[in-house]
Amino acid sequence: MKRITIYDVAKEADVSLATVSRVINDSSVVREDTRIRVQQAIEKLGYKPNAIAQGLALSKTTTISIVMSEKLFGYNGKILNGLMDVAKIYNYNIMFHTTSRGITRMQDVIESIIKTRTDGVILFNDNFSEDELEVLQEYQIPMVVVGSKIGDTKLENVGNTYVDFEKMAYDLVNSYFEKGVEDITLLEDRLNASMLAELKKGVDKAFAERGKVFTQYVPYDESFKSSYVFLTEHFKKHAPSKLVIASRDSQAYAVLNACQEAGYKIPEDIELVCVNNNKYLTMTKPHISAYNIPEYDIGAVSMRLLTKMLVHDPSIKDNISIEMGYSFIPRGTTK
Amino acid sequence: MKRITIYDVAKEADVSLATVSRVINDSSVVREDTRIRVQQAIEKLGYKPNAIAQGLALSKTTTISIVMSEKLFGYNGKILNGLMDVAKIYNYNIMFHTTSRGITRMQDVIESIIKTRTDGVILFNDNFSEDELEVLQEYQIPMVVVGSKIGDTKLENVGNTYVDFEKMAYDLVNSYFEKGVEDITLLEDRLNASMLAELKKGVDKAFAERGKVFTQYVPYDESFKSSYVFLTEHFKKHAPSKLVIASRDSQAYAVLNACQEAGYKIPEDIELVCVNNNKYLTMTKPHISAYNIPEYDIGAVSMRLLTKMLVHDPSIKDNISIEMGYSFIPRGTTK
DNA sequence: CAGAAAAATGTAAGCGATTTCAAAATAAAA
DNA sequence: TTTTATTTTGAAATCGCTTACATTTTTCTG
Repeated sequence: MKRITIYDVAKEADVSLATVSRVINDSSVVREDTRIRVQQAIEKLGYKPNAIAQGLALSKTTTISIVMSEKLFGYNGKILNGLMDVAKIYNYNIMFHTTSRGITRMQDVIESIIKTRTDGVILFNDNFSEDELEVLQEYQIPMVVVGSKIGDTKLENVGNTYVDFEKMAYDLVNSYFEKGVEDITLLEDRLNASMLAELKKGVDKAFAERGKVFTQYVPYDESFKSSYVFLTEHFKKHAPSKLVIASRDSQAYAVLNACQEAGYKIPEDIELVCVNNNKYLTMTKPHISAYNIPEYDIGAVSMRLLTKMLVHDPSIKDNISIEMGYSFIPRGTTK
Repeated sequence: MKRITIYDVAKEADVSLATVSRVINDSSVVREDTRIRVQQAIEKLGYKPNAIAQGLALSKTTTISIVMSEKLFGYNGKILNGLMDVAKIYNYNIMFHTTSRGITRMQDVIESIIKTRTDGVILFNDNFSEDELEVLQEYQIPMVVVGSKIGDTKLENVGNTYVDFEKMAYDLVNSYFEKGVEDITLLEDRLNASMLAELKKGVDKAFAERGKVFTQYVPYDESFKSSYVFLTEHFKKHAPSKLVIASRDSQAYAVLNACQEAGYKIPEDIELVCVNNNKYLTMTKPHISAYNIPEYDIGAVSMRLLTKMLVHDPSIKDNISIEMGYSFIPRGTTK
């Protein structure tokens, strides 16, 4: 089965390939009647331009790579939706890469990004190291890092969309200080280390400003099947504090269930806030208070930013960072 | 910044491009000392073969497209993990496509699959129509459909991995018949229509064999924010039956919560089984009994099958279907 | 209606690899 | 040491498209 090429179309329409190419890319120079003739030939033969050949000719693949850690997979659905929708609008194809501890190292991913001559990359911020990314610089592949803030960097051509988790935690803790509550716990989350680091910074800062040291940081051992099991056990032994900050739904569940078993009342004795809103938080009794993060928008904005970088939009100079807002949704676990 | 091409390497190593190409593809013909010389040149220049050019020359992109419905996103994380891991092993790149009601129609996806000359496709079974897929046939792009069973098809070159949901439902219902329970409800799930259709077939069949007609099929209105809210309300009004089969975690939660509010005891008065196991089912009280589906394996097996089809493995003739097992995990919501 | 200007089309050179076939280098045989 | 067989290498065509530049066609002017 011979595949239809631009040459076949040219012959069918009795023009040169150049002309066919022009109508494909709707160049304005071609005359209306020949455009129609070519269009019909394309239709008739069912011709579909070969993006690979185009890519080679143009040194441009209209393809964007998304890189995320395998474990974050189920959690970033909405961000992905935002990314995909905007990519679709601008007609970009998406290459998908995952990193995982054992099988796929970041380096391999970078390697294949380069080999496939991807135009740009969206990278989920998960403790990557700058050194690994340097190769991308050599190839001048623009990148936007999504999730949490990246600090100063020597890298060029990198955008960033983030939620200010540090501020979120800082404000939250302060608001409880003002209510006279100082007994506060933050739960570790291995799934999203960079987010957690920001949260912790915020909490530490708030404590430091009051001349206190924050200590109630509950880590959990990864050998446990899930943080849920671990935390539930933990809180049966150690009474939780007045305010518990969870970073994920399962942690919030754990706190809720452990407290109920231990006979603590929520929110009377203990208040609970989850840093990531999702539907599961409204399936408990009481519903769990949470911060809502505009996930879809994060995806959409990130991709839009990248597309601008790709066409060297004049409004994009230097590395640009976009802060995404968030809102608190009070529910049954806070007073 | 000029990118390094095979030509640069050739000059550096003082050989022709042909030779460089040979060492890249470890052709056995090249002599050891020149191989080393070329290798060094590659190293020195940091040369990375251009996959696009290779793709053009070979009519082969070593790229596989994954197509799934946007809404299924968060639910298929583990399958995706399996797919990605195996793709990595065989060095395939992944193009990712989502379909969604408004923005992205299947046809557009197919169009870009063809344009990008993807070697094969993994399609999540979600009520696609055969007609849409016919174009892929013309281009002889192999495909494996994952999720649920596809019936007879005139399509060629399509593999299938599935869980026999029909049998699952059939056996489940029968086992309750044997215990004397005939009052059974199945909850609709719009998220995974093809799975639900299979389940319903199984239930219907079991009822039909006993000369009964199955009626307790609870649909839900999509205008509701989530099935959870709807079902919770529903069950406050209509008492659930002796056995409720939920197809998703949130549905199971709804049943559990509604029953608790209405004063029914689980599992004494009502038993509850969820068709898809996940971690959330062990965060309730009682834990929810469920069928465990080998999601990771489904992904891995599907991708492996596709890779075999791509190299025309002789063990693959005609369309091949692989049934994946499942197991029941009894927990607190069944007696 | 000739000549100039503008618009439309075609020619041919890339883009960066692979691969066939011929030529050169090396090894084996006489 | 020739001659012949075998390995290695290189030259050049090819994959399917874009585009600068040349050429042809059309439109406009006077």
